[in-house]
Amino acid sequence: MDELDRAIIGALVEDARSTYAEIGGQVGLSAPAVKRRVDRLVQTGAITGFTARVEPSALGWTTEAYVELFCQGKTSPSAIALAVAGLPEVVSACTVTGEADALLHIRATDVRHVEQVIERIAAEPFVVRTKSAIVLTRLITPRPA
Amino acid sequence: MDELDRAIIGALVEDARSTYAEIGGQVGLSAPAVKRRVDRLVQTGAITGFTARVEPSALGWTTEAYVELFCQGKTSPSAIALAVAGLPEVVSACTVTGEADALLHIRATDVRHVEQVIERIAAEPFVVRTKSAIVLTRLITPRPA
DNA sequence: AGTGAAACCTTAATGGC
DNA sequence: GCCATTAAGGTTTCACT
Repeated sequence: MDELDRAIIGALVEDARSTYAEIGGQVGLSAPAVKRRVDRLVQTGAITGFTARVEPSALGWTTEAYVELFCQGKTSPSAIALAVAGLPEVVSACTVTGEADALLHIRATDVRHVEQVIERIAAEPFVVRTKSAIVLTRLITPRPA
Repeated sequence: MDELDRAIIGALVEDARSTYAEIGGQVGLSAPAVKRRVDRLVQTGAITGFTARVEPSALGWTTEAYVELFCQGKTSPSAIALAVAGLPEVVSACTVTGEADALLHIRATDVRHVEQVIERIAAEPFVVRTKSAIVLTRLITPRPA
């Protein structure tokens, strides 16, 4: 993992459909050399895949929210993971330090939809209470890496 | 934007390097038909690009945090955007309802690094105080769409 | 309008240097 | 890591529904 690898990753994050020759031109390598490095980066797990960047509003997901979860003391992270894994609206979830035990990122069609998802999560027996913040305006769009 | 478009987008989110023929096999269309729809989806902005999914830890970004920003009453969203746009550690930022004015998602090399970034943000004149939560374990990895 | 099939052209993938 | 060859996928055009 050297400076060239980071440059190649940067190019792929910018546009995953770039040809190996194009990337090679940017970083100063030939196409086969780039391919070997990309294969190695995928093999070692530095690159976990290639995905399309989608405009959520185009699919009708116009509302997003962040929800803090306050759980019972004995609640395990895996229990929380299990509870939210089935909900497609939960885009991201993690346990955190501080007052809250977990923080969820939710994408939904509208505020009413957000409310429904929160209700379903709050129905979990280990959830003591939730505290949510609806996103007003996005300043920086979430970017990979 | 019909059910076929959504299926194609789903396939591309799964793997942006799928061939048009492979996607066609999944959704029941020929390769050229898939390409035409993909081109249209890119043209209309439903698909904003293709990117590599990167494992942050492979690049040394092992620590992430969420930071709530409490600002002065007269602070505009654009002022916050301007202040954080220059920081590469800020992966995502948005204004939210509730007590806090904005919520930032930060990726850094370690806890000390997170602290430095927060200090820089707190130094902005419009920032009254910050409240941060360090991520302990990630339950659901942020996914596009 | 949108699709399916075929021709053409570009790019990916391999082996050798 | 670079160069050349072979195979595969992308791109365009045309006929059809």
